[in-house]
Amino acid sequence: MQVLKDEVRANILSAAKKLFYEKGYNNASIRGIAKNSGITVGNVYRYFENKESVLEGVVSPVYEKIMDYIALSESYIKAGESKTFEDFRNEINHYMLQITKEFRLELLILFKGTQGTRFENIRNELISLIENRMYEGLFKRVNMEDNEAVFFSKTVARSFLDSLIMVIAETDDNSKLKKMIYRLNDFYFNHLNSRFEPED
Amino acid sequence: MQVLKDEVRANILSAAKKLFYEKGYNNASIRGIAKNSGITVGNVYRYFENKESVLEGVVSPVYEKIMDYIALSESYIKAGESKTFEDFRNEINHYMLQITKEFRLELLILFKGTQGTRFENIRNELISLIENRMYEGLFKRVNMEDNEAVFFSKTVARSFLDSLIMVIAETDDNSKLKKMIYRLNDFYFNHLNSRFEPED
Amino acid sequence: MQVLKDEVRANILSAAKKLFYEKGYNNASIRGIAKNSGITVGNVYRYFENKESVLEGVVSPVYEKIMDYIALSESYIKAGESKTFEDFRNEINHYMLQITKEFRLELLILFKGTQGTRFENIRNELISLIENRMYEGLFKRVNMEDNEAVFFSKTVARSFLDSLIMVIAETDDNSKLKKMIYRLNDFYFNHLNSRFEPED
Amino acid sequence: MQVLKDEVRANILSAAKKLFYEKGYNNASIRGIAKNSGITVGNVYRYFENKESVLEGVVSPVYEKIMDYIALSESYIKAGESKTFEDFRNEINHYMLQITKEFRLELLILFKGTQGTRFENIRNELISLIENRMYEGLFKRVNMEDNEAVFFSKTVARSFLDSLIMVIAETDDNSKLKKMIYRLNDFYFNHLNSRFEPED
DNA sequence: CATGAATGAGGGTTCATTCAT
DNA sequence: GATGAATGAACCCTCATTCAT
Repeated sequence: MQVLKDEVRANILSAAKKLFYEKGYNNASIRGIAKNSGITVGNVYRYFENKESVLEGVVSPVYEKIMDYIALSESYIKAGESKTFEDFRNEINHYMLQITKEFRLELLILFKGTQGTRFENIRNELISLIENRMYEGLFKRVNMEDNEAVFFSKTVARSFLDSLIMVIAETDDNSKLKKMIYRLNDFYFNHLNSRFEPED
Repeated sequence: MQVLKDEVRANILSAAKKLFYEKGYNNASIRGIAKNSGITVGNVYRYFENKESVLEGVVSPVYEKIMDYIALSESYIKAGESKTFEDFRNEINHYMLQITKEFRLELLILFKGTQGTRFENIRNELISLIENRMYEGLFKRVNMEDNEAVFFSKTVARSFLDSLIMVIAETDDNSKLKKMIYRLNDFYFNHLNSRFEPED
Repeated sequence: MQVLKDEVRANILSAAKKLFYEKGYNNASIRGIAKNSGITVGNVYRYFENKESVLEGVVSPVYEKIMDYIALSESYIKAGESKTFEDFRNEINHYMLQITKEFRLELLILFKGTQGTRFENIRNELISLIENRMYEGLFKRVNMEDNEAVFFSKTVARSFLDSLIMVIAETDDNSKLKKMIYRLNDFYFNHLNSRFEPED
Repeated sequence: MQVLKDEVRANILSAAKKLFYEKGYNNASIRGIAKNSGITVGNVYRYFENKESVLEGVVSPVYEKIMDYIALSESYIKAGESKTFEDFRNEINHYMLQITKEFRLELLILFKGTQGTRFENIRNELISLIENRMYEGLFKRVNMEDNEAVFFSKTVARSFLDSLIMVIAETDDNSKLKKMIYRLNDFYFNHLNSRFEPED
């Protein structure tokens, strides 16, 4: 039975997605991916140059989306269309939700299972974006020294993103997920100023 | 040139610490550790029974401390000495700070690089502890459905702990670190109730 | 140059047979087997799960045959079909001869070179079988104390089996082998009673 | 505490004897021998050139005795003092018993635990001696073709010797041992001629 | 296009032997 | 004389990658 090229490729990616998610990139083997794709080891290499390329195949849709989003978001800034941070976080929440609907596993692999690969970076880039927005939109105005605000923006940005990812990882019901993301936002950003004021 | 036993052991642990931190336990090799220690592979096995023992050598000081802390903290609960959550968080902040002063890298390895080893669940145990305290001391009282509160406690507990770890990972100046930890606590816990109230 | 799978497998088994025979299981190495098979170490593991599996591949045909024989022979006993010892020894001689025709070296490996593996006790099981038959069919009736008879049965059983194996090991001419086995039987069992009577 | 050279040497040999007996030569380690001797690994090499020398040290007393015996026995033959086979077997039984009293473990190591070493041979040499005597004293006269007699002598010689060794290995009570050796002799040699005569 | 056998480098580990102290 | 740390070669085994078919 002749199998169309695209279908084989899709099978490989599907098997790889499953295994990368379950075991992480390093502990998933090409053998296992081939077996789960119903093809042979050698044939994997007709579709992908090497193991890292398979990872790229799995993860690049999300990767591209996120890179696009980052680029778009940065272009806004350069254009001076400075939205409020609230706009921004609505935007990013919305975005992550969209991506999750389509690419839940890929997203989790990208953020949690790519240690030691060149995809480690994307998490940092996204964090960097959020961090800048947080600084400009939130922490610069807060009762805090500037260098602290910078560092704090970074920390909270990471923490916020990781929380998002955690919630996504543990929630497969999308309506529940949406609710939890709202909660997270409330938790992270409501009444921010007053948190850093001296208590009564 | 003959080297004293303790020095060699220290060299091995030092090299292992570096490599475990950079690559994680699984991707660090005994051969690499040996090379970085300036000794041969076989000699590593004079000092450590096997690879997992090397990890243990690196990580067990922190591991023990944290286990002790968890046990102590749980004994308080059983004894009915229910402190406020504020007491608890002061306690854990203090504790993590103490550990960090002595064992910064070790802590990071323990929490991020011990996948697949017997050390991997200490992070979850600590999260579990924090989570319970958060639920009892914070989220149960908040304007939120109970099952949400449970899930949220877990999410925030993880996020808080990871934030702590992140801050620790990136701050080697201890006075700055202390300040950042206060900030984190303000950020995470001040005015919690009002965050979940309907906005004006 | 590509080789057919079965041929490679056969090569491995052949090389392993040679080396296990010459050095015993423990002192034969996978490297050596690979080299003697004209392939690489890694490739051995495409055909056999591990070293013990290679041994199994070499030895299991004989192993199974002997296990079958033991089971069969014991089932006779349980069924109460008590044959004479002479029947029994004709049977076992016949059996060993058959096996030897097909699996001479394998038999020798099984009985002499499997120390520390799961195959090592088949020799003892077979000895145990022979021993019981000898006791019941021969030495119980002889002019000898019972505990001596028990011990002696064991000793002679071993000795007889080892003699068989020795003869097999050194004789590749099957007709000569047959004759020698008859001789062995005469030597071991003819006029048994009179041997233990006080001499004139 | 200063230890005399001879005592250390004796300790090494004693430990080695124990371990070679329990595990065989290959599976006993120099480390283990050193530990059981109460000295260090390196020091073993001041007393013995290498591992095989340690084996030699353990085994050579028996080795020498047996070689002497072989030489003596062969000198008798050359001198034409042809004793009967019965004399010979009394002699060798006596001899083995003597050796066993002093060197039971060493004997068993020599005959069963030296696979792959240069001491494998001694068993064959002793067999060769017995074999010649058996041929001259027994089987040449028996109703058997000559080439058969030759081969048979060898087989029975081995078998007899191994039986002796087995009995020695399993009997630590010397009086019982003596009795069993008599039994063995009866079994092996009494009424030999009649065994090969056509049965009635 | 596809196969899957084969490679080769690397993984953890052991141990006889050497040598600076 | 004695120590025991250190060496280095070998062990079994795995896996990403290649290549003859």
